[in-house]
Amino acid sequence: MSHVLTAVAWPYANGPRHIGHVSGFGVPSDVFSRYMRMAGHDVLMVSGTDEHGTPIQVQADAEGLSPRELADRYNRVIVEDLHGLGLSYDLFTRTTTGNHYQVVQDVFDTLYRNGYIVAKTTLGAISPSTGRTLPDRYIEGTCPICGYGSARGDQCDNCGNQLDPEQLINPRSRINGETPEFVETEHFFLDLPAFAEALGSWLDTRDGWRPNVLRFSRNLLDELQPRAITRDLEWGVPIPLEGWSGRGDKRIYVWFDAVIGYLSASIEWARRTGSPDAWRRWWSADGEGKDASAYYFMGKDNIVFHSVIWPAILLGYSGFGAHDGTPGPLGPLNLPTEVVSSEFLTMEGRKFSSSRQVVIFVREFLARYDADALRYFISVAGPESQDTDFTWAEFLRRNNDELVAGWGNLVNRSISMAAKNVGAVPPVAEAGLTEADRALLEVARTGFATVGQLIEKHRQKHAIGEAMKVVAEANRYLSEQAPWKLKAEADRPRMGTILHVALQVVSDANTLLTPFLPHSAQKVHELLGGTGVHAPMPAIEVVSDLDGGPSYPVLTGDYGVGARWESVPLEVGRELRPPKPVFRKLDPSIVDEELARLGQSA
RNA sequence: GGCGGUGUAGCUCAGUUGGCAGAGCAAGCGGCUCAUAAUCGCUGUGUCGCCGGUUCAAGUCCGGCCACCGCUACCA
Repeated sequence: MSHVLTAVAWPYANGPRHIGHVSGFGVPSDVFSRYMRMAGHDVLMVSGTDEHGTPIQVQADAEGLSPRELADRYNRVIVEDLHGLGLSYDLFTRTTTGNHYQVVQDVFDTLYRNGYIVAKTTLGAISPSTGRTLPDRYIEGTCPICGYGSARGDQCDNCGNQLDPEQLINPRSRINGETPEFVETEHFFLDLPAFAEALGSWLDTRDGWRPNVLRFSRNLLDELQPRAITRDLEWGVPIPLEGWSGRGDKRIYVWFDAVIGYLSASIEWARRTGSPDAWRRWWSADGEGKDASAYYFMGKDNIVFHSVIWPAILLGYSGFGAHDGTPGPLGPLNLPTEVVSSEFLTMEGRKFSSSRQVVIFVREFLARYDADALRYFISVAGPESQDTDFTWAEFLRRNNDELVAGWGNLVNRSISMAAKNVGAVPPVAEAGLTEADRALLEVARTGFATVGQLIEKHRQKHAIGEAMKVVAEANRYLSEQAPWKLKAEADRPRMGTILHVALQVVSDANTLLTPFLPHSAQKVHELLGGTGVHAPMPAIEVVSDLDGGPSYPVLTGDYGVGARWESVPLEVGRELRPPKPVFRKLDPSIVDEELARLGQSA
């Protein structure tokens, strides 16, 4: 047993999340965590909503709300969505807690003391009406190179050249159309070049990463520049330095604070459990967390923050880097073991786009379909190593022909037959097991090692495929053994043996599928006469801020209960009743209905 | 422009150290009837994007090209 941190990307609280989002960070991180717990590891799975930054400020302004009010709204929506999917966070919190502010400020302060954060004066665009930083991508104008009229401040989409916003002809704000002002402004920069060497040697020790993630990360090291980590904005964590903390117009940049959330959420979790130092078992590089591992799950757009910037922050905090230094109050901290990045899901061949309605939000999806139907699709056809396309026709097919017809039907036929003919889990007859019986049981038992290793290597598509192979073998076994032909009195012991074997394999396959399909796994467990919790579920709890702020909802749960990653012999004689179908077959008409809901613009 | 990815059976995709091209679905034929008309067996199909190179042997390595996609770090 070991300590495993599952660090899940923080969804940005400027709107509801769609199924593309959860296919990247959500379902894979939960499958991994559930499996690791079942295999006996001590897992801490944390995340929360990311609530600072310009986009939330801008959107709040547009809706006449305070940023906090907007964040409150979407924090709740996102918490409910993730709850609906059954994602087993030990703590899903948010970045607007007192605890988070303290940890962020400690990290900033320590990096500053160690010389990794330096102040510089730069020319930056601000909005004259608000005085806030206008990010490059919020500025558009005419490209000085090709004359394209809607070039963005950082790059021209037409000719592809990289630009500086002050080069644009007739620059204007995309927020309100006003002309941005370019002024000298003082900001703090993270000295990334000071970590280039340390990051390089760390990446050299990494193996098992998806090759594109590792290669991409290494390439980034060649061009490291100091990176601004503060903004002209009033929505964010205040800068904890004398002369700065009281200022209303400068804040820590959202990305700097968001990645620190992994640490602050772990600390918040520990404080809430009543042993405030418990987080050290996953984080302390020199103490009890020395042998822990940490897996970070996200979409590919977030790689740079997790494989370069966050490790740099951790190194600087721990006193490693070109300027050395001494660790902050929390002590030296563990770097990521692995950055597990997924690719993107597309929607009917197009990019997800909320504004163009090329989208299905998690909430909408869960209102019409089961969580496990989505979890199955994402697990079996998700963007694990390349972009993949979600189509409603494919969703229908995967659900009806694989999940329902393959697995659902195996559960149903096995339990129905046993319930009707025996009414209980039958014993193995005196004649014992045949070759075929043993072979099938062996396939199921071997599955635990195969599927488990694949999940540990983040090859979840392959893993669920192997689990479904066990299902296919069991269906074939039943067809070959044809227990329904053995109703004569003399044949009944053999029929009992076959059903016993089939039910045992259903139970084993159910365990193999539990990390992927926890909701239905619980139901199948109960159909087999099992009691108690098989697959634990998260709960939403409203908690008070530990440091005096307003209360908020978190996602948490007790995951110490539930099935282990092993074959459990079925208890002979346990009563069985005729089952109701666990999985819903979908009507083909849903394809046209859903397509009609999508926006038609390209 | 730079970096990265993808291009394999009608469809969706596997092919992790180079060794006679795979799975699922769809299609056709047959079996079974316990099961949500579910299931089981059998049957085909591929210039592995294009060109060239290394090798006894390349989908797999190297070079070039074409197409599509993503990122390009102040959108998160």
